[in-house]
Amino acid sequence: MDQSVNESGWRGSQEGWLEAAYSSLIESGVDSVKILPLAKKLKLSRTSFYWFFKDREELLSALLARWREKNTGGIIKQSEAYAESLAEAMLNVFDCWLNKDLFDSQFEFAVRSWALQSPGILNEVREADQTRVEALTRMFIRFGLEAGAADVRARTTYLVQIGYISMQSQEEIAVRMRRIPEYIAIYTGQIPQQRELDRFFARHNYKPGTGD
Amino acid sequence: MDQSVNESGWRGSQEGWLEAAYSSLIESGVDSVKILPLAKKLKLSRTSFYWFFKDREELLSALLARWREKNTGGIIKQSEAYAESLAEAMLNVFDCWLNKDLFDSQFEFAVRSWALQSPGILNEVREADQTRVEALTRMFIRFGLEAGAADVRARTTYLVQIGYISMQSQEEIAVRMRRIPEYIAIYTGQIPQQRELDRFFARHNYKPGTGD
DNA sequence: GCGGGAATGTACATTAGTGTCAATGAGGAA
DNA sequence: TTCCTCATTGACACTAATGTACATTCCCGC
Repeated sequence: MDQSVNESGWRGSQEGWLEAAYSSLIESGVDSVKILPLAKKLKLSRTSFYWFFKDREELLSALLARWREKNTGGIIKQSEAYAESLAEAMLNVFDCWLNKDLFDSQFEFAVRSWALQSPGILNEVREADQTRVEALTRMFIRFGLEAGAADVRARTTYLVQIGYISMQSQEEIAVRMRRIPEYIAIYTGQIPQQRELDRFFARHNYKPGTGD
Repeated sequence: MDQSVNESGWRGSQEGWLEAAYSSLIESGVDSVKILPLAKKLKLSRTSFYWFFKDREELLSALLARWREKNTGGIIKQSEAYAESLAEAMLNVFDCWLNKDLFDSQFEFAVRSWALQSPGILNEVREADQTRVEALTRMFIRFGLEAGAADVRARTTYLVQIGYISMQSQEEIAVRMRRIPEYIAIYTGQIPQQRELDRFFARHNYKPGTGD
């Protein structure tokens, strides 16, 4: 439970500072990622930070690298996953929105907010957006959609999720799950088959009707 | 052109500081809304700020009040506007995304980012979201959708826009306009009629084919 | 048991911001 | 002209942050 001591017995480490920076970022935005407060949280002397990082800039770069590596991969992976129908493919993508290992929404929102005050970050975000939308577009094309329609549908799918993130909504899983068939219908124009939904619910440990 | 002198001959005023705070907010986020930098921009002594506002907090409240009053009204107004079909009603709502008088996207994004670091702001944002989605849901119901479907479609419509805002995308008007019929089809399940589109394009001074 | 690098801490200099106060200035009304 | 109010200012005291220099401690391999 005590984050200030890790398995090696060190109180601090590159990872420790980075982890603390990460929590601070997702909880309160970039401007809260400051060395003094982090030091307090870690119960470390502020200056020991400089052993691991040249300066605050370097910490922020590390944070951004973490985001860059983590959040785009999930979408690409899921958009390319095996599926027998477009509805099933879409459900694969939906895994991202429910599984923190595939996509970290809070991290995503924090980085996007950060972009507001830094042109460099804004560029990174735009690049990520493009890469992700392209991956989704390829998915629609794979299932026979014409390029224009695929593009708009890819955008819709992606934008809804980005919008959802920006709403910082905290809906219960049950509510979100109940809406899923409807969303699939809107995005794909197809009604998902029951067995496809069942497979999806199962892998997210959701049992319809139990409210869990 | 010189923002530091207004019609009354004053160099500063409540409005002047608020306006400066607004630009700073939308350009670089709340944390950039600081008295010292604003004073520099206005070419005023920092301390003269305190004649108009008790402190920085009061300035931020004023900023939030401005957002609260401006941005929710447009959506409600447009969602209630006269329309003969769902597609036409949807196009009315789309006016918001193209007309800064009805909805200020940059302001919206800045406030949402602000919410990350302030629970009070987060509450305000959530309330606004709910109000807006409810207005859109009523619109879908007005055109005969069943409550559940209306809710999901209202959310989709709204979320796409919030997502769009969060992408801080700067697509050309022509590109956005070209995608509109497709979006309408996705949201409403209806193909908009040509005369409906023509009316929409006309009121946004868009001439299809000219790229303008 | 000891030498050296990993890790931490103390002290200092600097910067950017906050808010208070008391002293003005400038312009219109009486 | 004089006065009053609106508006502005510089000087002051304070806080939170940054980064640097240097001394110290801890632990591991030899």
